[in-house]
Formats: sequence, C-alpha cells, structure tokens
Amino acid sequence: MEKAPETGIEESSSPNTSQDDHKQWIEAQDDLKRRLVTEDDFSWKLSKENEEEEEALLRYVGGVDISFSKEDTSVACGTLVVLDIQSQDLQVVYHDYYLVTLTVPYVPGFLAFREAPVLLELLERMKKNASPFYPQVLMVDGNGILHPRGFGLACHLGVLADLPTIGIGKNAMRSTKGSLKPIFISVGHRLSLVTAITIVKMTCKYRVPEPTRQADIRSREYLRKHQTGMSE
DNA sequence: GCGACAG
DNA sequence: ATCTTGTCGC
Repeated sequence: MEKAPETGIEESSSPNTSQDDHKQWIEAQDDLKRRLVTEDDFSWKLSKENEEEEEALLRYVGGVDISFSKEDTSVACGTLVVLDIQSQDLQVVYHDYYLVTLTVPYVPGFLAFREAPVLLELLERMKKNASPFYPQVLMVDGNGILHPRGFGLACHLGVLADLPTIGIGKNAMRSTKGSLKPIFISVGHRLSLVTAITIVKMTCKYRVPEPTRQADIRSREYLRKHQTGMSE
C-alpha cells in the first residue's frame, strides 16, 4: 500500500476501502467487457418475411427496474416483467418481485455492482422455474455502452445472463441542451443499435418503453403496498 | 476551487 | 433513486 494523500486521516492497517473497491470494480468491468457483443446475435426475427416462419418472431420482451423505499433507502424492490409484443396491447404475461436490503452503495459509473445481483436473481429464478415466457431480449433501466468505460448496467447484466439487452437511460450528462426530454437508448449486449432502437419503438406507448415503464410502476406499487416500515 | 456525476 | 401538490391538457 502507498501513502494516503492529504486526507487528514491516518489509516495504517485498513487502507482506502472505497478506493480499492473502485479499482477492483474497474478491473471487473474491463474483464466482463471482453465478452461483450455489440452486434445482432439472436435467432428471432423482428418481422415475418414470409408467411411460413411465424414461430421465429420476437415475442417476449422483458423489462427490469429497481425502486427504493423512501424511509429506508437501503431497502429495494427489484422487478422483472415480460410483455408479449405479439398481443395487440403489449400484455404483461409475467412479473416477479424481489425485496432486498442493499449494502453496496451507488457510485456513478458502477451502478451494476449495486443493482445487477438483484436483477440476475430475478432472471435465474424465472429460468429455474422453466417459465415459458422467459424474455428473448431485456430492456434495462440504465445505460449500456453509453458509459464512461463503455460498460454500463445493461451490458453487465447482458453478459452475465447471456441475454440480448438494451440500455434505457432517462438522464445523461449535458441534458440541458436537448429539446424535449429524450430517452437515451444504447446497446447492452448481443444486438446492434439499429435493432435496439427498432425494438424500443415497437414498445413505446409513452416516453419510456413499456417493459421498463411497467417494471418501474410495479416495483413502486409493490413497495407502497408492502409498507417497508417497522410497523409492518 | 467549482461543477458534474446512469439509478 | 427519493424528498413533493396542484394543475393544465388530450
């Protein structure tokens, strides 16, 4: 260990924990990034080219989000929803919740280390139960390659779950120059930007695409109903 | 020194 | 992410 700069505090036995964490996190991101695929890599189609191959159409699009308790900000509710985009009203055919107490803090640029474990658990749980609605592509509330090191939450989750993912950002640096509140779509894993944008457009009834919008709405509703106070 | 900084 | 009411409009 080297000297601790002018922090005004002497630590000899247990050095800069957060600094070291950041270093390990950066290594982990760079490591996972080697497995990142940013071009189309899936078997389904976005539209039927002929009348025969209808089974190959994209049908199940998932969305994930996490909401936090207003009273205890470490208590979070992760939510996974799946919509059937072949139904005429984007029906929600699956949803699941995971209430947890997070210990990892939110650090800009490292959102995945805080949220990915929760979202991965929801995906693994669904796969374990052999649900027929397991998503063919997943929209994530957070950025993909639109990230300081080109590896945001959507990429992180996509690589670990080996699933095509799309990053849906609602805020980005320099949001003062754009016109009307835009959303920021970026490649997560196993698909191209063109494909990502096409899928997002197919699921947009409002500003935010339905998969992540429904996940957001339902996770907040879950926290509201299951009051996360000490009175419950 | 000051401002920025996904959720 | 969350703290926060009403309000104008389709």
